[in-house]
Amino acid sequence: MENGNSRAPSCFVENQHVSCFDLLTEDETRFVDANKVEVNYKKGETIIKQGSFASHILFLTNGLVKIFLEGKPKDLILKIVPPNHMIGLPAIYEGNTTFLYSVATYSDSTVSMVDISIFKQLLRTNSQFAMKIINILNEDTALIYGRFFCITMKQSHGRMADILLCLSQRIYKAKKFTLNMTRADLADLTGLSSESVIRILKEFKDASLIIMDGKMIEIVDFDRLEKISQFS
Amino acid sequence: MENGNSRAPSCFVENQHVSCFDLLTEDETRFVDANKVEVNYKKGETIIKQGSFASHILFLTNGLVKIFLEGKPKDLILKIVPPNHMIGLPAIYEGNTTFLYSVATYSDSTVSMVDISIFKQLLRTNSQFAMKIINILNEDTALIYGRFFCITMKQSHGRMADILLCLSQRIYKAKKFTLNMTRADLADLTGLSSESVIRILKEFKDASLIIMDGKMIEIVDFDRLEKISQFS
DNA sequence: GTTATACACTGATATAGATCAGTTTATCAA
DNA sequence: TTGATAAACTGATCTATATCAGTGTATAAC
Repeated sequence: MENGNSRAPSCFVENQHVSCFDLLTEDETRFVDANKVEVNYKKGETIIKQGSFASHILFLTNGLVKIFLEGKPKDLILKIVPPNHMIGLPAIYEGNTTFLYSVATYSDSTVSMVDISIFKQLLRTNSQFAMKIINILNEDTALIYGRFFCITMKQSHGRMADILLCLSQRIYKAKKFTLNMTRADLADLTGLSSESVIRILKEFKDASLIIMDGKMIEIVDFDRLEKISQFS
Repeated sequence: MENGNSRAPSCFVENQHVSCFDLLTEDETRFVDANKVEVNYKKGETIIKQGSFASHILFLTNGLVKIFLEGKPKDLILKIVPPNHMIGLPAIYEGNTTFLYSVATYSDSTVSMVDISIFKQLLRTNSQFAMKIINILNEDTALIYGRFFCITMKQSHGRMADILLCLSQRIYKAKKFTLNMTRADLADLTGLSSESVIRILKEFKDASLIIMDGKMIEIVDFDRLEKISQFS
């Protein structure tokens, strides 16, 4: 049985957000489809700028993006988002008209955009749909809590182990994967300096926790990484 | 006009959560009232234990509580909650049956408890109500994002300034207030050591940013505190 | 009123991880 | 193929803040 206090790693496999649209009626689906646009973004492009007018709710159909709060001198990455997830839902609240965060791509990505007023209308009229959105929001909240804990309470090795497990389990969904980001991106993601990231990755490699060759990483010892994630 | 990038302080005056119950029909209100219990807690008591079975949604009618993730050696305080706010909403998601966080009181408190299955039923049948809950969840998310940013990106003086502004604006809703918590509690809240809290409070006092006598604190220079919160 | 305990406060020291100042190795364009 | 730029990597130093080891001061308990 799972321990309720356990937080290693700070992420878990989420439900696919696509299924929330399954709860719409035929009419509603037609309505959404008629008011939907697909947009392609290149690697490194900004999709949403924090503080800008929140006109649409996005759905990532392809690619990989980061969601972050802008700060000087460094940004805070709230989470990274793989395909089939909604983006921008937290902007839906009364009195607010702007996006809480920025969104940028790690790789070429495609998003589907639905007008926010149409989205709100669906929420008001279809309570099954609203219930599903509450589900998604709360699942996201759990994810952010985990990251908050990870970055504030764990030290460098624990954070590095955590992010490696997240990348393997939630993002690339494979034991062996090729990063489409730099060491500096990993540094942003862990809240460490890129020098520290490089040093710790080397230590993990020397200790046979991972195999690493440039951008290719393979997790060898999940158990020990999880222990490191939990206790340091 | 407000700058979308501004995050000082990490909190803002929220809507009162009580109003979500105004959206219920007479029948629904009777139903909720019939299935509601009031419970009193003493200072320092635990109301919710992280990982325990999430049987109820709570509403804080009186007192002051902290919501936190348990960790060794230290807990992470997600937020502190003044009266007229809902507690436990993020536990509402499919497949989850446990509370994501622990809740404990700073002072004697009273909570009203509604069975979670009754709450979920209201969400499924009353979409106005569901919409309001989405509002509350998203407002909360904005608050947590702000705290996440504060604790990970600001240094000690900025964090201290931030928490003082939060306490004044969101919690005590007064320029001058008497803390019902210790310096160690402030340390938990800022993610600093109690020694650092004490030193920084003294510096703020010496710089005439605040007046302080034991647990009484009066904010004297909001503007400079806000600048410190933003830039250090 | 006296003892005990928790809290507030202070100065000295330790340390995790950042920053700096490079070198080496990729990557990409012409 | 060459030159230019970005990324990866390494060792030395620095610094913000924790930790330690106390002293003083409330508050509560008897």
